[in-house]
Amino acid sequence: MTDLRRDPSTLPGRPCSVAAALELVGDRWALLAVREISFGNNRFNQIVRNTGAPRDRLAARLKDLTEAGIVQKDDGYRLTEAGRDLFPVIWSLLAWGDRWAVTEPPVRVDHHHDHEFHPATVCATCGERPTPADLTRTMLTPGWTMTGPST
Amino acid sequence: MTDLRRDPSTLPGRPCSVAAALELVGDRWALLAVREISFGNNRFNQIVRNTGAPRDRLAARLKDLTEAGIVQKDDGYRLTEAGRDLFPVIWSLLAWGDRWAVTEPPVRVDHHHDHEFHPATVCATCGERPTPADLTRTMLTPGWTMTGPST
DNA sequence: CGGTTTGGTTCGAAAATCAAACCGTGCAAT
DNA sequence: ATTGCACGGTTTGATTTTCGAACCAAACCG
Repeated sequence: MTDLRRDPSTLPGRPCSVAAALELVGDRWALLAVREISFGNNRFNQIVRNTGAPRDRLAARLKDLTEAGIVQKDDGYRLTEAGRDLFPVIWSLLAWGDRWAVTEPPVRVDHHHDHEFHPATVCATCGERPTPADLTRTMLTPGWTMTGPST
Repeated sequence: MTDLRRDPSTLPGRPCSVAAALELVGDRWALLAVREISFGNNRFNQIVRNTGAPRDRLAARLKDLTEAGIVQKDDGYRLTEAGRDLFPVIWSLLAWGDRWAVTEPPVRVDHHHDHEFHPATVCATCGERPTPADLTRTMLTPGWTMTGPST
């Protein structure tokens, strides 16, 4: 497991943790593999079948995810802490997809204790759901502003 | 704007809104384009420069995003409601990336009212932050269980 | 021992991606 | 009227990546 964290200034375009995150998990199959492992499907053939990925692509992706410290392979594939920390990403994609990406009613329901689980993203400090108007953004990278490179 | 929502059963692998969502925004440049437009950078050349995407790829992606109803083009590119609804996805990627994908301290800080904004994903019903152990998942699709296709 | 499952790797064809050059339109100054 | 230039893409041709299918080795099962 090598540390693949990057200096954001080496990324193409704006230095940004979103871009850095997508370098690691922005591939077509990466998050689906994480989803399957989170379901307890930790065998290679299960992940192939349930994601629909080509075998060679999945083998390459699992190797990348392992090197990035998102997945570890002891007997079968398991999520590391970094991998489990992707759940909010997957939950928010699930909620968005339920609303905007599928025609059919949701095909999967999660339960939290005894009620249905639907994710909401809130401000960790005050607990409110932010609207874009409540948020102000500040770039801290020298040479970049919100509109682009200043040089 | 055509409706590109899909019947999840036509997807490769497990029918799932996460996979359906990734078909629309799982491309390498899509979420970065949405990020830039959310910053108010609504001109083609700005988005090219700030994402680092090749011009032809970005043109194709913006066309796809427009057809999917995530972006609209009046004078410049704007987010639709579906596009703004992607903010939780981008926020959770940002938080994950800050922690796991970059070496440097965060290069961007958002402020919510007068305090720093850090996203937290909670159960919309009870407000708690779920741990994976609190969650039980149920597949509703005939022919599929959590471990894979039943046939 | 033969047959099957598991976990990949290899192969060649097809498709996507890239950087760079190109193009047409509109506008502005000369 | 003409030149120059910025904007918003499109085209080009070389390179990479992806795909599905076939293949392979090791482990296990009877």
